[in-house]
Amino acid sequence: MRLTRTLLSGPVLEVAQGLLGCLIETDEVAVRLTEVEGYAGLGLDPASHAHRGPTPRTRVMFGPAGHAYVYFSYGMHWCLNVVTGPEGQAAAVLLRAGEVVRGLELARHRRPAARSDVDLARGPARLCAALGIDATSSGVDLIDSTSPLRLAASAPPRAGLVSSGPRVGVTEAADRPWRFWLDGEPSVSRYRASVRRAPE
DNA sequence: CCATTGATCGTCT
DNA sequence: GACGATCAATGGT
Repeated sequence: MRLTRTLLSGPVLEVAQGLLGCLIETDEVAVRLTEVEGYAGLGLDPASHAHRGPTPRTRVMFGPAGHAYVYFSYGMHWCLNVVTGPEGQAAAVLLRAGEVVRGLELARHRRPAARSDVDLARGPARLCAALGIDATSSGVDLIDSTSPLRLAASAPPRAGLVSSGPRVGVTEAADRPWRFWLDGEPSVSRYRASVRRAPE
């Protein structure tokens, strides 16, 4: 897909699928995206961080498409979204997994726990670790060629190679099949159905 | 392969 | 004060 701001401002589920196969890259490391999840915005998606309206954390989601929304997860990890959809709607696409296609040595150094190269960016926090992403990346314009973190288009995936299913780890709206991945890619994270904690 | 568990802290109620 | 858009280590099948 062509990565113009206009295109990224389109419907979040279309944008999500279009991002498969694209690159997310720094000057040192590039990752080819194999798995993403769509999150609709304000009032549309109880699983979205933005669904109750803007807060200091989610402010960037309410801005223009094409910017990075980075959040801190479970007290330890960073995860990266691309803001999509019309401005003010706060839709976003979580980048869940990919294949490191440049900067393997540095990615391995940043991911010492990875047992093989396909594990380097298999999972949203692993992808961020491989790229060296932290809070300083939040708000970055991903389609500005001078940014330290950028999206780059690539050849669209062959028809029929995209699958979809429920999102990972969410307890609200768990039935919506808004996770998309490229069939047969070893870097796609293993699916885990979300589990709501049992009442006492 | 699968299931379970501990780590660890920002965010929002 | 409870809860995560997670991961790695561990132990069983």
